Amino acid sequence: MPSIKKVAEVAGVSVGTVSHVITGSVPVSEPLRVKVQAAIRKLNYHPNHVARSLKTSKTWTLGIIVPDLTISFFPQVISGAEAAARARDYSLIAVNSNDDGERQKSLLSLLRSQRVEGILLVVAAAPTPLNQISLMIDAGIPIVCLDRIPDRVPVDSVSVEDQDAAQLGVQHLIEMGHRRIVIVTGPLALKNERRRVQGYRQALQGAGIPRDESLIWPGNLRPPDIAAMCRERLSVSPLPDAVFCTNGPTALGVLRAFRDRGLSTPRDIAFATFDELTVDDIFTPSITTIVQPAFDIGYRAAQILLDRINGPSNAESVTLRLPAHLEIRASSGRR
Amino acid sequence: MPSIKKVAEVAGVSVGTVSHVITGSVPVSEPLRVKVQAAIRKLNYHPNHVARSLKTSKTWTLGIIVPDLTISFFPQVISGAEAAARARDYSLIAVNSNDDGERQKSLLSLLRSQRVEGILLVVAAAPTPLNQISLMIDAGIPIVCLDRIPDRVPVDSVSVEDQDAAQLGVQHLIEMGHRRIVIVTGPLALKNERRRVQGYRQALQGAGIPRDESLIWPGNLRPPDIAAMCRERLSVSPLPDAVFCTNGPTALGVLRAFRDRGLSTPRDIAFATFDELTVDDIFTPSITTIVQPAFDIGYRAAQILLDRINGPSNAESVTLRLPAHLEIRASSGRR
DNA sequence: CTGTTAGCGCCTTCAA
DNA sequence: TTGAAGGCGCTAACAG
Repeated sequence: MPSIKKVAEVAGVSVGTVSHVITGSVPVSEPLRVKVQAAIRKLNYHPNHVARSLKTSKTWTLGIIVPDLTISFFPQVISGAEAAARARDYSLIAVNSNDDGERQKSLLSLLRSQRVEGILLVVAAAPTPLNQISLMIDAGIPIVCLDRIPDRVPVDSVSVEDQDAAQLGVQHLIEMGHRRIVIVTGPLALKNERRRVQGYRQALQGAGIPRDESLIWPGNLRPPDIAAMCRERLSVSPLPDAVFCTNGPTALGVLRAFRDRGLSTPRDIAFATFDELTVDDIFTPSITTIVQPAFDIGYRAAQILLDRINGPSNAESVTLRLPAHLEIRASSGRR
Repeated sequence: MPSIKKVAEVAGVSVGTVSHVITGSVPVSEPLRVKVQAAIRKLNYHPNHVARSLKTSKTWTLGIIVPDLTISFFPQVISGAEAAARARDYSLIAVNSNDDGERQKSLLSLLRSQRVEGILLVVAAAPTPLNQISLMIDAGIPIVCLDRIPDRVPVDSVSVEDQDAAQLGVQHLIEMGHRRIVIVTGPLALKNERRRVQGYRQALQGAGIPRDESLIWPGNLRPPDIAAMCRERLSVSPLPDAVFCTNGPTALGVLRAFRDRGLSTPRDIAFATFDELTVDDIFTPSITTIVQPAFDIGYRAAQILLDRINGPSNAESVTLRLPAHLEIRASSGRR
């Protein structure tokens, strides 16, 4: 792999001149520039970003950590983030934490060692030590949290209008004639999960349905655990009329429990959820879904991150909420 | 961001010793090691991979280029590749080409500048100049092609048992009573697309259905273009009994044409395809699908790549084919 | 075992 | 406008 030195040699100029041609930071006379470019082509030279980064301490790279690449929501987020990054000449390195707190920690460390200039983070299911995030930010590596917003950490965040969106979904279930509606959630330590529960409550209240805390089933975002919990709770009658999930992994768990219990939607029980699921799971009837603007969430988050990277570090933390919409399909129907 | 020098200073040792502690390449006495580790923790030191890479010319990084992150097949591939990479302490940087040949070219250049040690490539729809690939390989950056296998380039590749899989799908359609079966494909310049057509032919032949070349509709992998083509061809009667697609983007295009023409599956026309689609598209009836082992494809491809990186460069090129299976759902049913 | 030192490839003053 | 030289942070000899 040729270096700048080789290029200089072939072009018959100094390395400085070659560098000037490449960066364009210093004017170079026409004839020399032509010679240099010829040499570059001839050698098929590609500037070594590693060396450049070391010198300039600019890596032009962002990191994004998501819990799972196979829940269609996250790849879409990544797409959006990548688009925003690219628009500003940044690259994106995407890694997944498998919703494992330890792994998230080591990934943060890895990204830091790679000297990414900022990180987009969807926190792992496990309780994220708050200071994992604060430490990074203090070290000068800005972080923007997406989708799942940790509590009590003053960090930039982008998510959906959680409360409105949940309310929308639950209202729809109510309109379809369901009254005993279970909500299965992620950890209530996450701000946005709590807001979604809030939306659920509001919908019930608006319909004059009395509150029943036993219908709120908090989970840990791990499909197998969720499935186990639901299998158990769904084995005692009477069944609820409907189940509403606040996120994709949870929905996956619930649907598995339905399958294991031989329940079909909407015949035996109605169903609606946040987030599209991949089709390669078990359900045949199409699923009523709250669709988040996943691409935009990624896009906007990356923009905020880039602004912070290239702006003052003392700016107020930004909280952005985007609207979601309801996609009505079969699973939520009347029985 | 503290450097190794700072750590040495705080620990009261030389930079060499710190380096030895970190890399473990040279034994260090207990007391010094403890002091160094304390200093590392105290400073929250993270080794600068950029500098390390410059020195060692090992980046421990792989690149993967896919045409689209929102077709669920690709994120799964990426997941697999990431898992295999991580198992060998490699990171993966994932970028998408939007199926744009130019962009693919610049991404290859980018990855090369980033000094990734190898590249997993799903070639873009546009005709990939063969030498784009050969040039990289000649420059010592191994490439493994996934899913779409370009013609006449001796390159490692991992894909599915294309012919068998296609045959399986078409046989199923035949068993469901369909005889005039259209196959919509990607560019036939891709080896595996041709093999899929081959499987289609074989299935027809096995059923004694006469060959009709006008039922083979090659496309360019771009959903909008495919949709336009199908809208046109599906407006002349008689309609075919069924449509079979050789890949996800194509299927998306075909389904849009169905929608635009008011055709529903399987009532008006039966349908089956390679690749799961995301649910956020237009179809309500579930879709019969040839499911590729996407995760495994990524995983195995990364393994092959890593073997090549760390092995002799003159080895024979590897061609790996994994079996796919048929997931029968509603869209392929009898009318 | 521990310390010293020479670069890895590049950019960026600074002089000429 | 061009060239020379220092140094980014680290590792890997090598010398002590």
